[in-house]
Amino acid sequence: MPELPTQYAPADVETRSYERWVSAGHFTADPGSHGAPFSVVLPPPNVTGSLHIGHALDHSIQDALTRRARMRGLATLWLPGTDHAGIATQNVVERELAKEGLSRHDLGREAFVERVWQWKEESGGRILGQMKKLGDGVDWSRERFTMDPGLSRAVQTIFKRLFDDGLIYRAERIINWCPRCLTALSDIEVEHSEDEGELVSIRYGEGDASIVVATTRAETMLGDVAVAVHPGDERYRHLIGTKVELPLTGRMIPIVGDEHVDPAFGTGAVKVTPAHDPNDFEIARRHSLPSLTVMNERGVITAHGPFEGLDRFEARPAVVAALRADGRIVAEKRPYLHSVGHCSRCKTVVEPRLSLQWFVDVSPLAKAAGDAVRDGRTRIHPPELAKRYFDWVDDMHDWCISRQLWWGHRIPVWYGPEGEVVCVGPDEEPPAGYAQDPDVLDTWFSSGLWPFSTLGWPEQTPELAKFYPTSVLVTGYDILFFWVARMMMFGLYAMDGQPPFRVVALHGMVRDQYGKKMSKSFGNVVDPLDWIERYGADATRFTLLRGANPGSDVAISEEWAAGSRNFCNKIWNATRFALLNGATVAAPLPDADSLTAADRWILSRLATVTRAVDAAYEEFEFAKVSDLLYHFAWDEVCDWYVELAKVQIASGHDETKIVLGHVFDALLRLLHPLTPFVTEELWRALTGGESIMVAPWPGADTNRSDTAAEAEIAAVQNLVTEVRRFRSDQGLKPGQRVAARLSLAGTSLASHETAIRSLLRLDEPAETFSPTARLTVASVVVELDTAGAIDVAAERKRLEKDLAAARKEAAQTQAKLGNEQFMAKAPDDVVAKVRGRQAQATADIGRLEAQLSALPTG
RNA sequence: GGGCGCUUAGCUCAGCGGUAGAGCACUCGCCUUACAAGCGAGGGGUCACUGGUUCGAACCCAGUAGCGCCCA
Repeated sequence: MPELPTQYAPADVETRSYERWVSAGHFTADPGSHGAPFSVVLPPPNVTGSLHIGHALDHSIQDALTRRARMRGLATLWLPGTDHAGIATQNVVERELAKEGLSRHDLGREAFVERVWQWKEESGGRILGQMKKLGDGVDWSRERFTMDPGLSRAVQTIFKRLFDDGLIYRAERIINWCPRCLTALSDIEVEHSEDEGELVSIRYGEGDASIVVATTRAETMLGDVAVAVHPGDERYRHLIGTKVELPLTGRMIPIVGDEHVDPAFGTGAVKVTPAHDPNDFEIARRHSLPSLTVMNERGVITAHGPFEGLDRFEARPAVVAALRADGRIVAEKRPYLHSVGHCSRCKTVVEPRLSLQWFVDVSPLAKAAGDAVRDGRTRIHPPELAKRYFDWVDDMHDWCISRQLWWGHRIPVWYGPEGEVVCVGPDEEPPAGYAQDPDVLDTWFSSGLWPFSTLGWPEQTPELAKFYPTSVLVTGYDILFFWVARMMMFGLYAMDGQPPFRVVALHGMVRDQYGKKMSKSFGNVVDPLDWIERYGADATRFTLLRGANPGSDVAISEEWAAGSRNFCNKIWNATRFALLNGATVAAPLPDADSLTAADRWILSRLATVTRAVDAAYEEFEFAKVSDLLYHFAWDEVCDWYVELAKVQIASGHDETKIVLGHVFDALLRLLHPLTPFVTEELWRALTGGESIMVAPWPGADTNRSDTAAEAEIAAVQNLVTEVRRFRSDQGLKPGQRVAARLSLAGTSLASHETAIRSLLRLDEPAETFSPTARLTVASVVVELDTAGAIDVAAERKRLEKDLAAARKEAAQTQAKLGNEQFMAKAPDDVVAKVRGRQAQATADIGRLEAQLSALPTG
């Protein structure tokens, strides 16, 4: 047996264990296994990314679930991988090129894509290595990347299928455009924030025929083609059908009546800029108005005139100034707080832009995605969050999937010389002379296939047959509609109505110790790798899991990480104690009748805790799992059982060594999914086994439930705690031995005298024993020779405090028992309980009063 | 503007009809032979507010206030 140091040193253990697990193939799934399947796909991190604390939480949960599933004998798969992150990755490589003074256009498409692949091979997926430090038990043999050949084939297959079903179409629409990334974005890639801008009211036309409109984007007036008012608006009804002059341009534009204009908002009149605003685009469509594009893809004004060539943000004040000079400005509000969309990748202000793009008609797909949750084929956990999901899928806009990028899956559509459009499937050849669409697909299009493309779809692989639908998807509630809804749509569509997961288990965001969001600018970001280095991977994981209640945010701090490290160290030393004291796991557990009450008590508690842990896992209550095991391990096993076991072992009760071994074996296995490294190291030392990973998950042995033993040990704990309190109040040093006489005969505590004396450092009374203090706990009288004067004041204070509490309790219970309504309506067990409390309080009052009056006066 | 959630000890959170809990922080005493990353003892809360239901409310209902998140 190796000597264990007195402190747990995580760094020594972690790398060694992880490598052993991988080389032993413990993480490798076997689709041929007879066990019931348990499968999880890792939400693929961005290939450019590195491990942040949110990943650490997400992964800790998945690792806990899959480690436990393996121990339970299930055929377990946890599949890792990364996504190609179109915009982000292209940006990274473009920045590299910029350092060389090059743009992607200098290289050309083919060379650029080659360069991105090169970057990916050399620098991408750093996070995968970092996951190993956290202990993620993923099946590395099945690692996937969204641009792998197989996954690309899946993309092309589903595109073709959707296209043929008429669910993919190309249309000219207003889309979100990033003038920096030079690509379309989907709605969910736009982040809205309340920003300071301006609201300018502009008078169009002259005299009675004039009308005032307000805008936050004055420069877009150059592209106005109409003014719209509500048809029922008395103020403007007479103007509908007339024309006004658009300032600065001299163009005459019509005033139209449109039901969608809100007469109560602003002046009740809105300018209509169809090429640069989605609502205006709709108005224009209803009134057959033309679209006038006045800005290019970089946000530069292209309208002929003095503003041509100005950036949109330069053009805005210039246009306002010109309007002011022309006497057109009626009102200006500045700053004006309003919602502004930003590119989620580069934070540039998004510009609505009219362009020809590819879309998915989501209506049938989104309905199916909603129905799968409504009818319970997929369960969202916690259920409160299902409403958010429904709100999203039941009102989803068509999804813009084309991106004007080079890095990604190129749209498999080819155009013929006469404008023919052909969608090309995986094994098909485009007709000669046709040219492929230059755009690529949204990254979410391929990550939406993740739960089945990674298992080999569209091929009918053993993996797909065994592991789809996956058991649970673990992710943050923030991407419930981003990504979960997309996987649901595609999974149901591709897999004949089988949803991609049985359960979606949502967790929250990781926050700092004050519940504040972590942000670089605020400086409160925790780097999980830093914690792993300083506190260990287990402590990092345990800190996160201990705060993880379903769907709610997790607050963490340095102190808590230290606390978790301390817990790991506690387990370490407790197991060391067991080892040093001959704990054995080889022998069968003795029958109850050859065990002490302490042995039977801890086995009873183990059964209860094991069952509670299982129940908590079913509800993804990781905080509860962690808390249960923390308190069982520390407060019961370490603080009491180990102390009692010392006495029993010293007295030659060898069965205790078996119980000790049994309890630690089970405890380590229960803890393993949460803290894999320290438990592996200890379990190997304790049992000599190969790996705790392949040890069975402990069953709750309810045959060992023993309420009598629990009551007996509770009485011991009560007595010991009371006497310790007395000792503490009297200023007796913990180590100081005191002679005492205990009246245990005839009580259930009689057999525990040795243990009680040991825990309390009480010596047997000598011939000359002369007690200086006397206290009673329940029915036990303890007389002590404190070898000095008793601190009467301290003792009186103590007793008076207890007496006050007992009197209060007596009064409260008496009030209840004297209440006829209560006696008539409260259930019997509640009444009995109150009676019990009443009796206890009355007895305590008598005892305490007696002790008080026995105190020497003065 | 619409929707959802939260408000319990100094901080972060459990508890969700029958004696207010945990971790950390705090106070006091201890190197007691597994562990000072520790041991023992202790202090600390009109459970946001106002009404209602109930024998009984932190918990259920209604309203108020404050905070947060999502969507528009």
